[in-house]
Amino acid sequence: MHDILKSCELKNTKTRKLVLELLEQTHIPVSAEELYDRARAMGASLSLATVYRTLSVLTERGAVLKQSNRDGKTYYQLNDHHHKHFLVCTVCGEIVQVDACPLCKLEEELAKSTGYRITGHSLEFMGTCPRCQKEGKEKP
Amino acid sequence: MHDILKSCELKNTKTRKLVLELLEQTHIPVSAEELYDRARAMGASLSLATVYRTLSVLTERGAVLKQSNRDGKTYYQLNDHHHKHFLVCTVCGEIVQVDACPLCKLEEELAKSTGYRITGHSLEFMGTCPRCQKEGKEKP
DNA sequence: GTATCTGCAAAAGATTTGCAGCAAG
DNA sequence: CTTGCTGCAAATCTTTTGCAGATAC
Repeated sequence: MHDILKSCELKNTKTRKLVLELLEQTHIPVSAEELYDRARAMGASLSLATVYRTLSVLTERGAVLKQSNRDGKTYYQLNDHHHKHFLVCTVCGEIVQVDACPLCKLEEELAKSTGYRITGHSLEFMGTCPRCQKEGKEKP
Repeated sequence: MHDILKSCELKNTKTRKLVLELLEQTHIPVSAEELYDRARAMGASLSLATVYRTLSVLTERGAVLKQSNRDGKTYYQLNDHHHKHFLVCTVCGEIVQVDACPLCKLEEELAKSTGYRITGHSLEFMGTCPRCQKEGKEKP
């Protein structure tokens, strides 16, 4: 995580190291506020604004990916190569992990055809979970 | 679009028909405010709150997909089977369309393994467009 | 006629920003 | 030292909500 900051040309501060550490520990995308709360719970002293600023610059530099298709919040995850995708119930919000990412090949092709340097992607499936289907909250 | 409302068990009002019409016309995802502005430009009388409410219920019922990985806004598109995905420059915001969606097969598998009824997915690629690469605004 | 829908204005959230002080290289 | 980073509080911006009147069926 030291190296991530270096490769992003960012100064190596306590807050940033902590944010990166927390991002490494988590296995699903987290919101800025969740990161802030966890950092606080560990006794760290930092402000929510800084968490946002840190996530923002890391996203710009490609070290972090963001997603916000669920509720109103934005969720962040490290842009490593073990990233995961999710299937979200649009009724109750339950989340299931998807263990496949068929996109790496497509990314290469895209890079060739568009000239973009592709830094990541965001993929999320929407649906209705079995329980919500039973409870008939959805309109098929 | 008449039929969409019917199949969603929604009343067939002017505003909803207009929102669906505008969604059908556009070829890229649009924000609630863009829809509102376009409707207003056409002389329609409606409120932004209603646009949000309409999009919200259509999303719940699976007729519309939403995405919000770009700026702070949420973008909506019809959940038809000709849907498109996009490649977004994280520096300047330029958008390119991706003419492939390798996900339909994966969706079927997911539905089987999770029991979810899958209503859609949201996929977006992030990268740096050729111009921004040249201008060196990115930190590789 | 009744349940649903809409407009308006106000509220609620999430995220951003200005500025003054602090810290890393 | 100098540039970049942070905290705080205020501002901004998008989205949601309560309520009273209007509309679809």
